[in-house]
Amino acid sequence: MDGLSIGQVAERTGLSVHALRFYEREGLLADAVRRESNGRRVYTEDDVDWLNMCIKFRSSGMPLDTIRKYTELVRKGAGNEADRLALLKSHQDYVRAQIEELNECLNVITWKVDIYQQHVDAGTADCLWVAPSTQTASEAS
Amino acid sequence: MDGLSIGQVAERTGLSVHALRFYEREGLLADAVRRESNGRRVYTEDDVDWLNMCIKFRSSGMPLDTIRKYTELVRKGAGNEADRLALLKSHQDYVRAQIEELNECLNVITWKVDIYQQHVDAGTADCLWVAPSTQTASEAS
DNA sequence: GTAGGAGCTAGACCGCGCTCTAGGTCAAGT
DNA sequence: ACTTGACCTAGAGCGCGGTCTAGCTCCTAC
Repeated sequence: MDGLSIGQVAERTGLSVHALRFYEREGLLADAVRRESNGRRVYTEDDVDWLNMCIKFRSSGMPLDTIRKYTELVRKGAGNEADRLALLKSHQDYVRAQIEELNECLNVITWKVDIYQQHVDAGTADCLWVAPSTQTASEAS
Repeated sequence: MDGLSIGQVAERTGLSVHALRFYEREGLLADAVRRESNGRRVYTEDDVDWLNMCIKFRSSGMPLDTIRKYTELVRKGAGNEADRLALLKSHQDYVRAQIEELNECLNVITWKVDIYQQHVDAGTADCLWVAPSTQTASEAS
């Protein structure tokens, strides 16, 4: 019962089987994947946990290259925890910066949405405010 | 004094001159850029405002293709404000979703950082918790 | 008059992160 | 026997968002 096929792992993680093989080739797996006698991959639950971690890294913008570096540290075993910590902290900062940036963008977008909403609601959509020269602050089209 | 060269716009927006020409080719500029008699581009402050808006769109993950669609709506002039509003709202949702996702990632990363921090602080970095089989919840390396 | 620097166009190229293809093995079902 | 389907490897291809090159025209300063 223990031991998952690549298809099962794909289903569980949301990664494609292609992506799973690709990640393995790229050295993103902490433990070498076991194989059945016929060469098929056998994944453990730990592999799935690790992949889910990688997915969190990826979807927060960590490049594959950095994930690989982290993976290598882990593979080397105990003794480099400070390095891992540094890498993680640096990514943490990066994610925070991203969130901040996105919030700024969201403010601008929301400001624009509100303006459009007002005009659409008021049925004044066809007024002159669209033309740059008549605007007060900026090209707000 | 009014009228900016491509280099000045690059400096002001942070985009490269290459990127500015590329954006223009891709149809991301609301107004056609004026040219001097010798063919050089002359940008207005409104162009810069528009570009800064595009930059906000881009850095919040809007694809160039969508920016182009928005630009086309604006170029068509008054009458399609509801369409523009829909596009903006949809992007607004997308940005909110991104922020949420990043916050989730940040939680996971922070959890990991804290664990490492504790162990590094305690000087117990070399203990067994690194090995998957000894862990309680997941492969937390 | 000539060297530098900024600009122009058209189009090739690049890095990233997958994704897909070709050509094959293997095991189970009918 | 044969089809189906999941898996394998090696390697090509792709979409996106730029970036860079080649070869040119200007203008300015020396």
